[in-house]
Amino acid sequence: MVSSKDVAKYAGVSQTTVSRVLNTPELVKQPTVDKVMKAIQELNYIPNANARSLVQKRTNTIVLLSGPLHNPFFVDTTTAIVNYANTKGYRVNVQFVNDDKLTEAYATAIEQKVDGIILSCILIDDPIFERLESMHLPFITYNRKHKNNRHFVEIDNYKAGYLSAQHLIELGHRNIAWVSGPLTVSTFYNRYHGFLKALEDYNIKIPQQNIIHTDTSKNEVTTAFNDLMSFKSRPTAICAGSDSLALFLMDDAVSIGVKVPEKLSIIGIDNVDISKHAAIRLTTIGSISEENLGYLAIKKLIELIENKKNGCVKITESVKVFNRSTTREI
Amino acid sequence: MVSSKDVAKYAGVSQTTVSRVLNTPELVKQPTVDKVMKAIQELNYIPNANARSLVQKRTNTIVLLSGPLHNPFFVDTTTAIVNYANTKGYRVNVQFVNDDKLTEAYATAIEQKVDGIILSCILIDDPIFERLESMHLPFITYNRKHKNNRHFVEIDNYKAGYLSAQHLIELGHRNIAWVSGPLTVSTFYNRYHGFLKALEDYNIKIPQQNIIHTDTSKNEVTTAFNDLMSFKSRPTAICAGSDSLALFLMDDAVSIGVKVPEKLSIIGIDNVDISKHAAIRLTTIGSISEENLGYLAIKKLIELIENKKNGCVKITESVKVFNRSTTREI
DNA sequence: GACAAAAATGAATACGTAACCATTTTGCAA
DNA sequence: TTGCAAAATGGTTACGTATTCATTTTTGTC
Repeated sequence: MVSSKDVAKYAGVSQTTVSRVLNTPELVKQPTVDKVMKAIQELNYIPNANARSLVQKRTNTIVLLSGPLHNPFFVDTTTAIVNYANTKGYRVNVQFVNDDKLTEAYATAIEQKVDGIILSCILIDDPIFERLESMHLPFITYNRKHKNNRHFVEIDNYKAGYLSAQHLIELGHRNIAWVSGPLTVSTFYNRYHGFLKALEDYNIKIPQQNIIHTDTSKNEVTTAFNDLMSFKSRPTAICAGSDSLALFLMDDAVSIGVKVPEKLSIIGIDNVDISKHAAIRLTTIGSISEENLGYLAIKKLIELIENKKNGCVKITESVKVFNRSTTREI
Repeated sequence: MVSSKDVAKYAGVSQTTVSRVLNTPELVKQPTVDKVMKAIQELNYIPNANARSLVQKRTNTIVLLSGPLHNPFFVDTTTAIVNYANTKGYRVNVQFVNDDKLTEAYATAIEQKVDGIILSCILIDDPIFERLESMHLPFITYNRKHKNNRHFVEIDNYKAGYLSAQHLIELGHRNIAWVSGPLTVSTFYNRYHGFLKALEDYNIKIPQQNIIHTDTSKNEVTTAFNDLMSFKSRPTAICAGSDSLALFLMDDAVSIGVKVPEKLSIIGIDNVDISKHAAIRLTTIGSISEENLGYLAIKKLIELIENKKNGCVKITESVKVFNRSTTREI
């Protein structure tokens, strides 16, 4: 492997000068720059990023701990994060983590001496949060947040849950169901409580069996859907805790021939890109600005990294209904 | 930052011993191991991966140059690649590249001294191929391949194109269209020629205007679709060059109220996960083994990396029709 | 208890870069 | 020409680890 020393020898200068040519060429006379550049070309020299990171203590690398891509929300955010980071000169080390093997994921992040961490998969109560803070490494959670209420970018989940229920109520639905994910994550927790508040405000009572918290897997959602459809008084509408869940439910509905929205209204939350597609046209709740949460988060993270200030990011985007074709008056 | 030297001092041993405790503990007496581990715990020591990479000349990192995630094919492969690599202890640096800024992407791969490169985005004629080979760095292209016919994992694209046309022909279609991507990539090139061969074998002539090569963007596909639908003798079936294109076309069909498959049959190629979903049920061509191409590729890449042998991977998976619900007898 | 072989440990070094400090060269005014 | 500041360049070191080679300690055998 050809090193800057080899270049130096070949060009007849010191290694220091080679380094300067690459990093601060304005400090080097033009003829010398030319000599060195020629040597670099001819030897096909490429600087070793590891060695540079070792001495500079920055790696131009961030870690992304994302949820799985079969959830379209993470398709959108991963795309936004990776692309933005790359334009800013950062490499992105991507991992798709289940909540359980999260700790493992952090270890590699730290070993690598990455410049920052961006993650969605954090529990409200996650003990990892304090460890992250104590490391003085910039990090941001997107979508979810920790109970400590710091370092996050989210939508107004409470309001989203509220609007979701309100939308259906105002369409005349009374027998509404809630199908969502575990309450151990802030997103579902707040959406659920927003949902409940709307029911309360409109003085609507729904049977307990209409409320189902799944693990967000396709299997459990399908089971939940089939349960709901088996009730004597079937719900006429479902609030899904996320677009991903809503899409699962739409799929289940098609499977057993329940027409959406004719026989069943479904509303999601997140306004993922795919929800706009003509074949889907999912009614959903999303950020008013329509900015991708991943994009907002990575932008802030890179600011934190580059400004070296301990600024504490707390962003909650306002939400509104995106009224498309999967809900209808009863 | 606490280093192995600090641990050594704290534990009263040499830095060498600390290194040994972490890498070859069987060479160290148990009491010493305990002492050192205790020091590691108490000082909260985490080894620096950059320093290790510098001396070992391996980084446990690979670069993935993927196509964009709005193409569901890349959702499947990215998931498979990242997850498999992680279980094998490799970190994955992900980039979503447009064909044009490919060269840039390689540069960072090389700077980082990654252990290998896995990529889909290579043109048949790409000059980068020789440069990659000359670097003696393991790499594999998945999905696409270079004209040099080395280092690839693909499906039998020619056969796929053939089967795609044959399927429609045997359903009685005669006015068949071809909507696909640029012929500069092997995938579309071979699929297209397989398609043509089937028409020839069955002695079917289609008007030139039925053949459209797009840049695979939603916009161009929609334009193509609308063109096709505007012809006096509308095609009764479309062979899409990929599932991604097929899904775009289905979307366009819904938009203007053309029922699939009643009024129009559509068949894709790739058998992406999402094509199985109940709401879609796309008829498509895919690998008989149903193994994810990304998975096959990363498995081979890691073998190459770890065996250090220059084995040249050439895998072409056999294909078959997955007959679902978007094609029908005319 | 002596001795060789094996096991355990340590000292020194290399990896490739950037940064720090020292030295040489240049440019320009006196 | 001299002197002196500024510009240009070079020598040396640190970063944190694994590795190589040397040294010390332990083990087992006669």
